[in-house]
Amino acid sequence: MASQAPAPRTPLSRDRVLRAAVEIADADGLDAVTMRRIGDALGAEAMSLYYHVANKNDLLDGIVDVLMAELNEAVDRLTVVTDWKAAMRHRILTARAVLLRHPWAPRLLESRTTMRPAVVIYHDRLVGLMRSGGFSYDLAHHALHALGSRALGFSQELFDPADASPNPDADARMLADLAEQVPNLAGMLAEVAHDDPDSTIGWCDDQQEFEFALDLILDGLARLAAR
Amino acid sequence: MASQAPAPRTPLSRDRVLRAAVEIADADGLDAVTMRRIGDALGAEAMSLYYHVANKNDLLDGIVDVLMAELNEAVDRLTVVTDWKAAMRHRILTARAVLLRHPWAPRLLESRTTMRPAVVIYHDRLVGLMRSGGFSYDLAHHALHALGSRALGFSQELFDPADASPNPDADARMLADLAEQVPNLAGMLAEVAHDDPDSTIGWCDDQQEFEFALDLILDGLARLAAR
DNA sequence: ACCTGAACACCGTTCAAGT
DNA sequence: ACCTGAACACCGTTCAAGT
Repeated sequence: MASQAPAPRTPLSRDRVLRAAVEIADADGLDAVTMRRIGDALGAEAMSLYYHVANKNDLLDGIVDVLMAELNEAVDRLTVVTDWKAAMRHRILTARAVLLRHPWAPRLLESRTTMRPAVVIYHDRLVGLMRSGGFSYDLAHHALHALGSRALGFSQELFDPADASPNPDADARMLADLAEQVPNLAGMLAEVAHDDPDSTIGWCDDQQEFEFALDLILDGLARLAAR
Repeated sequence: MASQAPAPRTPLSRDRVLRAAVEIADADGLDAVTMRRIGDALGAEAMSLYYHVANKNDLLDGIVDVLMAELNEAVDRLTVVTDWKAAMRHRILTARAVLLRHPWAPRLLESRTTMRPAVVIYHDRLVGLMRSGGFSYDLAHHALHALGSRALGFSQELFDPADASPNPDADARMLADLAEQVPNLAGMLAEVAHDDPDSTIGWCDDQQEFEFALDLILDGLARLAAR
């Protein structure tokens, strides 16, 4: 029990700032990442961060860099597969696994409009796989757009009637009230809820849906590439 | 030149508040939509808004409602087509045309997790079209997930090397610096930039890319539905 | 070179008070 | 019933000042 003061002996650095920010995001979400909170976590004042980070925007870009470093490291560890389609699938599902550890990542990636080198590099490898599969540059270009955020392993669900809601009860009630106005959805939900007992998260298994959509797109691309 | 004071004779209402908010978003983007700014636009104090709107969250939900009303009105005006695929395509591209008038809409729709009735209704009609095309409820469900935000007419481009960037020069420079690290992308960009002279926005015509991806998915679904 | 304290402009939001 | 003024907690950010 020596008098171990919590003095921040170790000096600040851009790296320490970014890692603290990621930890806060993992723990309490993206909105909890404020300059003052990061300062607290590092035993420093919020204003001190500005010596290592230009501003909040630069901080967020830095968080993307940390995230993408982890992601690129994971996908680069994958063993090489000769089949381009299997390789892309594996790569993208691995990226998804990384993102699932950082639930804030999709929102952050979507909000950033600046191109970070690590994001560019990730996509370069995908293009490389497609080229090895005989894709023209033009088709590979179309493919990147068609995949969109799915290339990185996530898809924003605008209409995920069950999972995405913070208040499923209210949603279910609203849907019941709307039932006669939305006969098709009402019918669909009744049956899908019934027919999908092995789904892990209610009647909407995200992982399953993600893979369905991914395979739909990859199969479509394969058909085009074969022409 | 009578003394026409700018007195806000017309009382406030939820509807007036929401319409003012949409106008501000159209003019200056979503971040410009603050309680104080809306108050200004209506000749009232920011605090007065709280009588017609529960809080900022409720305000944003209301903006979604206004937007979706405009969108649903546009798609409901469409003439009926018997072919489910053509009908869905037409509907979705019409929705996209509405969203293009409100560039802030994708960001807002993505950020909302609560289900708004108008969004539910929009998707119900899509399910109806698929059912008319012989889709099982299960396939229609998969289809909604596969379309994701594309069902509403937009796709978030995480990696849109040209258009999405507020600073294309910086991006191009970064890409040049990265060139040897990203040989596949460098090659792709060189060729795509060359091969696509009729593209309206640089070498990445969003509309073209959107339609490519949409057709890829719809064709894939048609193939599955035919089995 | 690195960090801090005080201060500023801007948020959303409350609450008691006005008409 | 509808609107306002003053105030609060919280942002990002500046700048002169400390070591």
